[in-house]
Parts: sequence; structure tokens; C-alpha cells
Amino acid sequence: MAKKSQEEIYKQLRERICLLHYPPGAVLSENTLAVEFGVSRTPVRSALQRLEFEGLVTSMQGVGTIVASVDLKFLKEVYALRMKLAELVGDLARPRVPHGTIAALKELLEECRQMTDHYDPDAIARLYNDFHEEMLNVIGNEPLRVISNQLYYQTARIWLQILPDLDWHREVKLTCDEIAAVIEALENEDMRAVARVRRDYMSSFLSRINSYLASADSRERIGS
Amino acid sequence: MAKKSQEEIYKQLRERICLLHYPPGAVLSENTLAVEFGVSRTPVRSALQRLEFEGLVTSMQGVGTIVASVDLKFLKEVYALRMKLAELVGDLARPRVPHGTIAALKELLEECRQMTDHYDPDAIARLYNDFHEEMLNVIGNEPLRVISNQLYYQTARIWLQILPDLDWHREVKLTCDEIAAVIEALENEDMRAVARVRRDYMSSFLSRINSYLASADSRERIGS
DNA sequence: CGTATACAAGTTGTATACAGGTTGGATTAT
DNA sequence: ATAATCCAACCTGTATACAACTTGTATACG
Repeated sequence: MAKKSQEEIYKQLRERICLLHYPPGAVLSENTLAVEFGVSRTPVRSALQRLEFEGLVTSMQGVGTIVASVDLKFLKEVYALRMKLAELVGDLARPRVPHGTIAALKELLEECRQMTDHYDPDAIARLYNDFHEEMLNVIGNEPLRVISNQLYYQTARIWLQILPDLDWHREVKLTCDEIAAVIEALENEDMRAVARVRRDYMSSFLSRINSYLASADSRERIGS
Repeated sequence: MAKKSQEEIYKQLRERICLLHYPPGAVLSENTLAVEFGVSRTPVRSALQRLEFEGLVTSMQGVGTIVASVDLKFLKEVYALRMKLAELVGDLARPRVPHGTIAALKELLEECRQMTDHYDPDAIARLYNDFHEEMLNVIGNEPLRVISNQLYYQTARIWLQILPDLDWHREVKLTCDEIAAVIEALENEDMRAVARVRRDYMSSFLSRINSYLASADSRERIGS
């Protein structure tokens, strides 16, 4: 593969982790990655260390770099916090909606609608990542933006992990609805409404997770 | 100096930065630090990269690793966020106050009271760092704990930077008052009161910063 | 057959050598 | 004297060699 800088390697690895290309528990080898990216171990190590600081992997000497699994308690803590932070966005939003955001969201909405009849978890996960990136742009507080991003990637995998056991049509519809509701709120320049929408859909997702976990036989798929 | 692991080097450097031993704009050399800590550049680089991810330094090829300066806009954004997060602590606090916390705080309060007549910015900054560490322990939400810590260290230097131009007795008294108020709230197991106290004292500090900046001739001491 | 042990292969952590880049001062031309 | 140029010293970024550690396997032993 062509040479990539440390930042690109980081983003690539992060995407692979949150798209479950590297599932929780997967063992990564710095050497293998170095060969794949066409660089030495050094920049790969930098990227992995950053992922370790953010809690996505754990390096163990003599073993390897292991993709972290999202344990239930941590998942709930992150979501409890993200819901609170989502409300904060209403207070700390940019005064004006960044140019192009609404147009981008409308494209994503159109893409999402076309997914109804094509079961493709990978594709909708990518789409939701793009949606997330757009939503970051309306946050007017830089540290909050950074933190929201970190927290998102710490748990983004969960959806993909349980998606095979959920109702595909319903998940696609809910995603479309969320994007549409955000667009409407943005067109009204009502940032608190945006915040409310985001919080409500997080809450909805959390309750879907809980009912998923309630079905006993599927409890171990999240894995410790 | 005796060999230190990467984590220890990181904490040491972070403390030096937030105690202004390395003032904003200071140029650090990986080689020099490696010699001082008795290790090679590699673990020093790891520590510096972590500091860079957290926004405390900036590495520039051919130049060095420069201690970041806290610009005014960023400072206000961090404080706006920290005040909101402080309120969240009231909702996401531990059900019970960790054992030993109140005793530790009473010791800190006693130490602080003895500082009234001895002008020593370094000492009170260390004390407030210890206070901060104790306050982290009452946060019941792990990601919030991590984030609160990051945000604290991003702006902790500001106090020390302007302390020489503030009223020492008043600053010591305010610090004592904050610790005492937190102790009282903790003894009542009223976490929302703890959160309120913390927010109010942050707000108070922010207004002191603003009036400091209002005195025109001192405006450039924060530095770009 | 079961168990303990030694070891080989593979991994991360560290040290060192080299490449690429910046800066400030000496030097030279104007 | 002044301005432009060159270069040496220093820095970070990268590549590579080595040390320390873990683990599964083969082997010897009870």
C-alpha cells in the first residue's frame, strides 16, 4: 500500500475498528500493519498509542495490540454522558448553521432512504459516521467537539454488533427519521431542537439495546 | 535521573507545564529530556505525543516541541464547558462519597489556611491540583472523569499565570472557602450542592480573569 | 497417560542510526 | 554599513536493531 502518514493510519485503523473489520478482541500486529501501510513500525505505533489513549485498543507486551471490547457498564456510562452532552450542544452551538451542512444532510438522507431494501450494515454504519461528522460542525465549542467525537467512536461499534439481530427496516427508518428531524430543526435555526432530537434518538437506541440484552440467549454476543 | 517509565515521564512533564516550570512557548528537546530521565528518545516521544493529543504541546519538525499557550477564546470555551460538566457531576456522581475523601479534603483545607501568610504560588497550585484529584473521585461516570481531568489540565496554568497580579490573600481565602463548601456539601451527601459550589467558584474565577484582562496594560501577559 | 519443563516463534518496549526540515549566525557581495 | 546567501548545528520524523516478555508446542519425565 502507498505510504501514509501517521494521521491517515490512525483514521484508517479507527474506521476499521468501528466498522468491525477488526472485531473486539482482534489482535493487531505492528509489524503486519507496518508492511501493509508501507512504513516502519514507528508511525504505526504512534497511531496505535493514540487509539490506546482513546480506549479503542490495549497494547500488551509479548501479546499484541488487542481491540477493546465495549463492556456493558462502560457503554451505559458513555451513553448517559453523551445524552447530557447532546443537550449542551443546544447551549453551545454555533450562532449560525455552517454553510453546506443542510445540503450534505439532505444527501445523506437520500442515501439512507435507498438503503431500505438493501441489507448492508457496513454501508449504514459509514453513513451514520458521516452524519456524525456533519453534526460535529454545528457544535460551537471546540473542546466539546473533540470530546463528542471521542465518545462517539468509543461506542459506535455497538450498533453494528447488534444490527444483525435487529429489525433492519426499522433501524433504517429510525436513522432516516433522525436525519430528517435534524434537518428540519436546522432549517428553523433552532439549535435546542437539534439537541433534543439527538438526545431522544440516543435514548431510543439505548432502550433498543436494553431490550436486545433482555433476550437472554443473545446476551453474550457483546462479549467481555 | 533514575529510569522512569513512559507514564511517569508523562505525568512529570504535565506537572511541569501546569506549574509553569515550562512556560507557554518554551521549547522542549526530546534529546535533553531523554538524557535527564535516563532513557532514550522513544519513551520521551511517547509521553510528548500524548501531551500533544491533549493539546498541551505542539511538535514541529526542525524546531522542537513547544509548550502551547492558552489563547483567550479557547480558555473561555473550556471554562464554559467545564461549568456545564460540573453541573453534570451532580447527576452522575457516585451514590456514596468514597471513603477517605472528606478526610483528605480537610487536610488540604488545613494546608491551604496556612498559606495565607506565605506567598507561594507554586505551593497553592500543587494544592489545588490535589484538590482537583480528590474531586475526580466523587464522579461516578468514568468517561466524565477522564474528560474532566483533560479539560482541567488544559487551562490549569492560567491561574498561576495571573496570580502575581491578583490579591494573594483573597485568592487563598477563596480557595479555602471552596474546599470548605465542598466538604460541607459532601458531609450532607448532597452531590448537587457539590456541583453547584464547583460551578459557582469556576464562574467566580472566570469573572476575576475578565477583570484582570480589562486592565489594559496587562493584556499581553497571557501571550498569543 | 498426565504433567512439568524447556524452548521457539512472535509480540511490544527501547535504543540507536539516519533522513528531512528549520533556524540563526557567519560570510560574502553590494 | 547593509543585505543576501550559505551553512552548520539543532530539532523532529522515520527506519532498524536489539531487549524483554508471553504463549503455544514439543519433549522429557513421573
